[in-house]
Amino acid sequence: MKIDPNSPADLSAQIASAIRDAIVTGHLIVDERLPSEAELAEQFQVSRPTVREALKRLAAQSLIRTQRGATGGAFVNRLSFEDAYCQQVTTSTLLLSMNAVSFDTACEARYALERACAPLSATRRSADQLATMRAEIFRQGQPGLTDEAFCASDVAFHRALVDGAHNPVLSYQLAGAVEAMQPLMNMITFTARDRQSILVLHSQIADAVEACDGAAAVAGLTALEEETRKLAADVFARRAAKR
Amino acid sequence: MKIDPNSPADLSAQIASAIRDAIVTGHLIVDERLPSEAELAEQFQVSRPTVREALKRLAAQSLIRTQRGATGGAFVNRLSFEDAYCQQVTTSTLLLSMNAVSFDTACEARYALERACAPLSATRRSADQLATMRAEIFRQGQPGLTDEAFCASDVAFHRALVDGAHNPVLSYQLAGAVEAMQPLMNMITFTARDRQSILVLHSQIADAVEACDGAAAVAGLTALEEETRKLAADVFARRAAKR
DNA sequence: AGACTTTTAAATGTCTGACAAATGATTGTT
DNA sequence: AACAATCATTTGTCAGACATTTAAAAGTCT
Repeated sequence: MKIDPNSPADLSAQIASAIRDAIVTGHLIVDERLPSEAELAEQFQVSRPTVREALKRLAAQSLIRTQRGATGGAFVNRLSFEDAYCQQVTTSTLLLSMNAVSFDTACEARYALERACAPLSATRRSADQLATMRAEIFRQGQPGLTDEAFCASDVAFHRALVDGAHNPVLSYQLAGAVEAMQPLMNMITFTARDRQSILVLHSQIADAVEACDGAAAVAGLTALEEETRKLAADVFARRAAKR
Repeated sequence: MKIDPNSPADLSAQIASAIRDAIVTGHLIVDERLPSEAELAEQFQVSRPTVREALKRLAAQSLIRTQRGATGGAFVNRLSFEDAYCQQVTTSTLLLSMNAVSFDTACEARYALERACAPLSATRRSADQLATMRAEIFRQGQPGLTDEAFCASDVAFHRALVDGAHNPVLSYQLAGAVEAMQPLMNMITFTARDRQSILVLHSQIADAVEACDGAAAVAGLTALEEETRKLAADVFARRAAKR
């Protein structure tokens, strides 16, 4: 592991990069302890603050964790699905909000991906996940629910559907697509009639999943996508007309 | 934006978190300049190195960029699809390698997601993307290709297929699923016969895409998934038998 | 000998103050 | 007016110090 002191790039960035490579390539394995900050400073011929900046960069990506005390130090962190999930959601949300991604584009991606999970979920979902879907459908029918709460319940419903595939990689990937849509969905006001039609489609999907009918679940999702896009188009059209 | 000096969490982590929140919630907008390090230090009542550690954390997530000089400073960065794509690949790769995800699980997720893109790609792909697919198929048929090069070409083929959907959100999401599989695929040795059968399926998919036949493309992917899993199972069985 | 307390050492977390280097703005000169 | 020199601001880096946490080692008492 070497760095180039004459490179235009920051030393801390170079050091972080070198250590990251060592982790990705497997030269540093999970739970292995890195040298202490003082040792790293000497090894790279830089000062301790510079090493620390590099370590903080890695910590921000959950690649390492640090512990204080006598047997402390920086350890290679096992990247958990949970950690990756959170990063994924943050990144996806910012990506959508900062890049003027149209509602349709995001919606299309989300439902395309969800349809990929549906057949698996229909055959594998646990009773618990089905119950969650039913419970969220019930909640969505409650009067007096705020739009935010309705959206949150919607996310929970779809998350249960996705998790039903019992494939952690799929769940992780979908997390971004589904949750990142929430801020966009929150821009929409749902009338009672809108909610009713969404609810019907949700029930249809839940029924399909219960019957282990993947094709029907896919059909339900397709209908839901169409409904969602129509709904959003109406809202945006009304807003545009108001000006 | 306030922090709690008595919290058990690192000050730099708290500061990073506070600024991150400000960005995510839109209090800080793209290209807005943050206060200088000295000003932030005073604002949060901490020293400059502590502020710097916080800023490096944010820089590691591509949330800010820094510039030296008189009019320099830290600026809120527009998270590009390119940046997000790279992060996604790194995260997904580590996730798979560190969590003992089985080949089958990863494979299933990858092909399920790819099938989600196929119908869109069949109707929208540009001539350029179709040409890329054909070119990669040609390359895969060249004799003397190393297994690594074959895998790399495979990734390029599938990436062209995914990009054909012309949905940047989908492309970004799929990046992780497809590229993260490469290290797993590299563990496999492809015989000439294996390559031939993969090549045939790739051609089948390309033909379907050319004919705007989404269903046929999905069928091709399904067959390819089956073939890939069978291939991997054989390799693993042979390795297990050797011991 | 064993259980408890104290000490110690090692490591990260934080601070202070300083200098280097980059860079745009300002000023001065021709 | 064009160009060059200077300056001020800001990030990048360094050295050294102290605070805090933590576990192990040493010591002490029953």
